[in-house]
Amino acid sequence: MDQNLSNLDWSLIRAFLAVAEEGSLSGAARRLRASQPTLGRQVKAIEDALSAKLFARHARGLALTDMGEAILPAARMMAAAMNEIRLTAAQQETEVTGTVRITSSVNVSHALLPRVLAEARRTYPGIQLELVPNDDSENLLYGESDIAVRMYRPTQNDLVTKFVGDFEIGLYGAKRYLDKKGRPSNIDEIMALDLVGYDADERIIAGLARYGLTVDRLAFMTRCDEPLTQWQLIREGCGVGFAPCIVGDADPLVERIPLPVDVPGLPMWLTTSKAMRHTPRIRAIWEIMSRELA
Amino acid sequence: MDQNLSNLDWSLIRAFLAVAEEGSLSGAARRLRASQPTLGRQVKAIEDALSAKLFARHARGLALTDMGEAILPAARMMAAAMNEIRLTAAQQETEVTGTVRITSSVNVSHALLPRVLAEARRTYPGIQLELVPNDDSENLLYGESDIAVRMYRPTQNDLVTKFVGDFEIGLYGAKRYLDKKGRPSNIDEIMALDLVGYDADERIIAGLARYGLTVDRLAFMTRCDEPLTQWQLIREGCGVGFAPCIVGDADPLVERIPLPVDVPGLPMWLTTSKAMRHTPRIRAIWEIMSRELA
DNA sequence: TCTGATCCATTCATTTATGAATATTCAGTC
DNA sequence: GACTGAATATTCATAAATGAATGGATCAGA
Repeated sequence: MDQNLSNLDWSLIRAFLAVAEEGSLSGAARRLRASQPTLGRQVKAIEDALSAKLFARHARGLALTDMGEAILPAARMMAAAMNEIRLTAAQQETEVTGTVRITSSVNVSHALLPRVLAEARRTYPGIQLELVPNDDSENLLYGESDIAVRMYRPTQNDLVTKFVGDFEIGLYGAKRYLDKKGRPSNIDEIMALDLVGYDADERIIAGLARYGLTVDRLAFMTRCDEPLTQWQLIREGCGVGFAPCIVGDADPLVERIPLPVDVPGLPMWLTTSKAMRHTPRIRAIWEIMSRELA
Repeated sequence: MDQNLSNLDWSLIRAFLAVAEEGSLSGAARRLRASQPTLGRQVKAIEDALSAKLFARHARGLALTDMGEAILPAARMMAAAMNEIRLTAAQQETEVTGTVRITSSVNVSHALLPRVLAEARRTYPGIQLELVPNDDSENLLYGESDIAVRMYRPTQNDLVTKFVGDFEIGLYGAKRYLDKKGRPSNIDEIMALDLVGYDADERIIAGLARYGLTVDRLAFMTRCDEPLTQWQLIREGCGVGFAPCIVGDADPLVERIPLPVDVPGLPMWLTTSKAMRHTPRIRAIWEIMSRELA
């Protein structure tokens, strides 16, 4: 309302940028960990202040107008400067304290990281840890997290990556279920079983396709997007599905189903930004994760 | 407290920059039109988020630490980007509407601008005007105001200036006062009168010094920093003092005291930033001020 | 045409930030 | 050494921003 060109809150530009890049208020809200109404109001505040429409409201989200496109480069420059501030501040740190934010897939977070992070906590009690189990890939460059475990090698320029090992995946079924349905001895018998899974298995499906096993979404008789719940479904006998070997092999309720083709493990790449690489707290956690995940 | 490196409010950087440049919380508060406690809290919030001291608290204000110096360039870059956004937005304007913010000295604001701005309002009813009477020189480049009337020619690079005329100044005294004390006929008699004035007369004093008339602060028997109140003091007979001729000549209570030397008028320079020069609303007000002040 | 999903706008109770007033600190000056 | 002036901290009542819940609109797919 009484927002004026001269005293436009800088943080509104952050909101603008998030909405522009995500393409929706809801998406931007998720990225900034705010709510959708908040982002909506902030966008309106910027538009009032600049007295120009920056977005065209669309049913599927918000699209930039010419005016929005015009200020986008400067907004990006602000984000870059802000990031510069963060990096500068981090580089001046000398103590092994602070918070390290780690992103990784839900499965890795659940199956591998707890042990690793417990070790990290014991070694560096001064470092607070934040674990974000998330199957999408957040952007490390904007400081949204410090270290990521990725199942592919990131190619961006300002990142450093290190291969730490394979994340073994196997096909499992509940003993009770297999007792009833019979243990499959060839590929056709496997395909005849009830499959449990969904989106998160995309990479596995892609891998299988390379060996001539085509599976589409409808092949899954039980579908669940949440990997941990999916695993419970398998354990209780809804059908068979893929899971980390480290989880499956340790569970007395299930057993591994031998596959005719050799499904390779998913490569795990430890990732951080070059600029943060040498800050004490990041380096400390990096070393532990690198050693313990190997 | 729970402020984290990754979700540091961008507007806090604006606060940091203002405090760094002004050298005090109070100064920064004035610049940003906020309060001193607010700035204090915001600075603390940044320091918490970066977990580093950015300022050394001093009795005379806050001085940057090494850490603060380190992030200053990036903060300036953010400010530049923010300014870029403002300029881009302004340049896309096509309508003669919006707000124009004008800065000028208290005397000029009081004596000349009301008539000029009234004319502007009549001509462009869609433009809202904001007048900031202020004897210090605010920075036009950071968008704190759009047009300034300066008593000197600004030399900064990205500004455009135009000489619009002289602001005539004369020495005045209340008739009642002069009846009692007698009308001075030479410089010594003038100096024997009670002088009313203070800081704001600096430029006049400097001008007089060039003619061999040295006056120091203690020569003013009645002192007041507020030019308008100062004028009331003169009108009521506290003594004689300098005032704009346009005010003094129109007031029946006072009369002008002829000076043996010719005190030149103060040159008035209309100033705006190059980038804003061609936006419709600025151009419109500029033209009117340029014509009416001549 | 209908259904499900996704997104934006609005409302209202709650949390958070703000500023006026006041106390406190500190360097410079007589 | 006390005083002055200009600054920073603190307190508390008020104003502003936030988010959960809800309603409404639009598009994709059956």
